[in-house]
Amino acid sequence: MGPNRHDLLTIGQLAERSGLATSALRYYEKLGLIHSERTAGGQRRFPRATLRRVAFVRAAQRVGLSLEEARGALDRLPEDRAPSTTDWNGVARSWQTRIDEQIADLERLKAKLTGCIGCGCLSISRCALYNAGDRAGAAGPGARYLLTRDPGTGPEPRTTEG
Amino acid sequence: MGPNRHDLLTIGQLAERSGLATSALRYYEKLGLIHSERTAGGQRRFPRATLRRVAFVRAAQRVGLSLEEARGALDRLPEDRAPSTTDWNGVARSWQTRIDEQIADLERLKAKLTGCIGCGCLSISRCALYNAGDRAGAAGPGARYLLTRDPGTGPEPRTTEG
DNA sequence: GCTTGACTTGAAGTCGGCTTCAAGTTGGAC
DNA sequence: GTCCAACTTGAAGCCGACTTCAAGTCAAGC
Repeated sequence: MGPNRHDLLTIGQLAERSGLATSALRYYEKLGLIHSERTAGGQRRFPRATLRRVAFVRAAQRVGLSLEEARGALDRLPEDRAPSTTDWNGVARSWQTRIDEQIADLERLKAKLTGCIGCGCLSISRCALYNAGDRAGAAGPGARYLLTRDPGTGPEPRTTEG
Repeated sequence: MGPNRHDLLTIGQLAERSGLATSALRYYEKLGLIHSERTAGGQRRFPRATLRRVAFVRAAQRVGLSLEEARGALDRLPEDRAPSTTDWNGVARSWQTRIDEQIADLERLKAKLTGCIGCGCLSISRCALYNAGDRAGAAGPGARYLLTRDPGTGPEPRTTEG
């Protein structure tokens, strides 16, 4: 009961079913997010379970993880079968925490904006946008951490102003 | 009552007060987000109001705008005085809409994850993460649109899968 | 057995938002 | 008048997540 021909997808089929470009899938494989067997001629054949892994990665990205972090999370799930409730529980919970933090961050920003409408704001030294906003979200060196991240998370962005 | 020496900041002072690196401020100026006068020797001197503009830009980024979009929004506010409530109202409202959309998107993702815990999920063809997740948020070509954007917003990311 | 579309590779390009570098200039304190 | 930190410039580099390209190979339908 090993995988037979029906369980194997070409990269094109995987692309179509996952909604990703073949180039992206090749990139994912290079990063070790997914794995393939090869035909005699050297073409990739992906086990069906790869679809699950890809979906997982896309979800991880939506939660704000990098592909590198996604790989870490994937390593905690079984490679070839659907994850058990237990497998999944830990991951999903940590993701929910992240989501909650992101939501909280946005709520805070929203509240600040509301305050600013009330006060005819953006007056220096009084506006919440000036004084607190950056502390909460803009500590990083660029948009690559999305500015929606909470402070102190992830590979510490080197603060370069000196 | 033109600006006297006390109203002008060097780029270093602006950097310190805004929390941005001088290189970032130079970059912002190049993009037309902020403007400076020059000394006889060619050094930049920023009007104090620049602090407001910078704060505005940082807030815009947190709302998910690119610097280019931020420039557009800035153009709708007065350059040298604090914006009036009316000035500010329109901008803040559209931002709140954006924030609300982002929050809604996250809530949806969270609900999906919760569902997945219940169903011992990630089983192909039944899991919400597979079937709906990407439609809602992963239509873009990369993380540069944060994957938290709602579909159909912003400079349309060319869909390249042929 | 031929055709043709799907596949292969590595290298280079893209995007946004900066940072870093090198080499030179300014300006304010002493 | 001298010193040196703070400034100037353009070009190049970096990050993550891919895409694009060129030139060649595979596999499956006729």
